[in-house]
Amino acid sequence: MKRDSRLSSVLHALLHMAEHDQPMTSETLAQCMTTNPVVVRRTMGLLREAGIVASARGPSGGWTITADLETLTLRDLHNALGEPAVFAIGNRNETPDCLVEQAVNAALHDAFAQAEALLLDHFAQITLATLARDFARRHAARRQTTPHPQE
Amino acid sequence: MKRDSRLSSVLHALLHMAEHDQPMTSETLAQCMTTNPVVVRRTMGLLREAGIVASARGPSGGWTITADLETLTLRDLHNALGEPAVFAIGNRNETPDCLVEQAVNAALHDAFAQAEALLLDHFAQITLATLARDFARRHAARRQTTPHPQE
DNA sequence: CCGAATCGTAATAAATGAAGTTACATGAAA
DNA sequence: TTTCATGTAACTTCATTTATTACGATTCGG
Repeated sequence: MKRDSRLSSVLHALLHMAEHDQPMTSETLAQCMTTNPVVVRRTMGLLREAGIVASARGPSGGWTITADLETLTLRDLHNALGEPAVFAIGNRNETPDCLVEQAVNAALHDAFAQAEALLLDHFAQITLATLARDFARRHAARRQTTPHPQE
Repeated sequence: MKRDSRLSSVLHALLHMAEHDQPMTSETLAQCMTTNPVVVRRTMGLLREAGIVASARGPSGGWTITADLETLTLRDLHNALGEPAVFAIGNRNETPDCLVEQAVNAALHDAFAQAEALLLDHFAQITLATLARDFARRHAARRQTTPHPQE
């Protein structure tokens, strides 16, 4: 099953952007994430529509964060990406005539709905600021264990 | 995102089998589920390895349930199918060098792990017998609302 | 105004993975 | 021994995501 990694991707991009004062170009972000600039534009474009980032063209252009990291949550990003399907498991036929299949679908639907609600609630409680601090903590820990890294 | 519908499929098959006294052939099950007999064999073969069903070759052969429906749960079936990935959303890179990405992955991992645990716990509480009764209830309800269906 | 930098986006290709199909071997029953 | 049915390998089809190519539109510096 191929997984949608856009949420992971935009998080990665946003945290890098948060550390930069200047706008970052699609090209730079694409290198960070070992992907293609066009893919970056496409995905970041969705965040722009949601008012989370802004883009500027021309020299010294690129992407900047406009949202407040203290209030921006993973849930916001998930929504901005169009609330993609959370589960890789689903019903064979969503609107079956067969009563047996209807009973099966109903049971699975409940289970999936509960799990999705939990996941999205969890997402709503994680802000980008929290993640940025988590990264800072990891960064400090690494500097401690490897005193002279080549950065 | 293409969803794995094997759990839904085998549930459908098992409930039909539960209503039959005789073994059901892959051909018959395939017709029930509008799929191919080989797909049925492939999927049911996993359940056989888990001791949930048995198969017999030759005339009057086919598939029979060997497990106790009162104790067989959706979780058992999920396990028998090889515990396929539950989520359609994942990390871009599971073992990144980048500390930013590590922080992102860690946060997402927690959220997904909790939701998956909830889902699987839910699955563990739904037995096939429960589903069979649910089907019976729907069947009775339909007979009531449509007094003379052509079945 | 020119030219380089950069985003915007359409169109297309490649990659992935589930499901479906074909073909044939194996085994059981009458 | 014939027929029915599973077992399984190999291959094709189909849908979707991601990557790529190509080019147009915009912005800045000189």
